[in-house]
Amino acid sequence: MALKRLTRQRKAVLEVVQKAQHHPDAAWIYQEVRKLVPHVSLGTIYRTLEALVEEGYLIPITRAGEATRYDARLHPHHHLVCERCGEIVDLEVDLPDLLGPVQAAYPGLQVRGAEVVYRGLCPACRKALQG
Amino acid sequence: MALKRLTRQRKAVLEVVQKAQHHPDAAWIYQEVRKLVPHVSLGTIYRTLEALVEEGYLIPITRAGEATRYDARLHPHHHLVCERCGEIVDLEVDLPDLLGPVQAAYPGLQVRGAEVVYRGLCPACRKALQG
DNA sequence: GTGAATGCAAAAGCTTTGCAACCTA
DNA sequence: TAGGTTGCAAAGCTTTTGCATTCAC
Repeated sequence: MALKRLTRQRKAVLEVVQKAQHHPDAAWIYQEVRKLVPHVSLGTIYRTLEALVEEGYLIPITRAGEATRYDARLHPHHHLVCERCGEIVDLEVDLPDLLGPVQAAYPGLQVRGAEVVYRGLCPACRKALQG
Repeated sequence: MALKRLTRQRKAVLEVVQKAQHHPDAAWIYQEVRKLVPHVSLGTIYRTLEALVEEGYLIPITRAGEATRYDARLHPHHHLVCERCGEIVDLEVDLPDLLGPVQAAYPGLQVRGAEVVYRGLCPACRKALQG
């Protein structure tokens, strides 16, 4: 579904996700959007999120057994998933070229982008474990 | 849940996933395991997969709106998700150090590993689109 | 024998969808 | 006005869970 009309609901969804200080899921976004558009439905939230992802405004982040979370990316960046608490930390770091080696090794496929998912411990959990 | 006893069901699940030529989801694994252990339940499949992931035998691969797929890794490798058909292609490629730059830029967190998820086109879809 | 693991079925999410009413361009 | 969009509710799927029974060690 493309995004052909800019309705109150859609403005609100994008605004809410962009202002979020974390990576919210649909349920959280729904609660927040309801403060702006009281009668919005969860179905609309999902439909809007799908459209926003399709248009490139949001990146979906999925983890097994958890609801999809959304990231309103401003700059390209990577993520660290904390193995202890599940927190997702944004990492803005310059990495060496990831696409070149793959293009060279697999001429048959076309690579358009790459995201790195790091596993590790977020600052809080690292401290907690070091005691 | 740890894996304390090696039952017929668990042997079968591991065997099925390791022999799979693709990255199967729980439903497919269930069908296959039933050929070996006819009365196995889907609950057992999920519980076993969870244990096998926890033990490091399998890697879960998740995508928004799709069932989790499992990868019986033999060597560390990365994945390409085809933007057209959703196929997941294994990529065994040597990449430059990914952990170093992050450790340097974010001393507060601990990085234990990284997986790269590439977006692009699998060979079949690339051909299809090129005509 | 003992406690982990299973089967079954019910339940619990998360997400999608059908349809009439509504609203944006 | 046209058709994209919404709200509502129901349905669809994947995954989890409770409990009595079974089985591996």
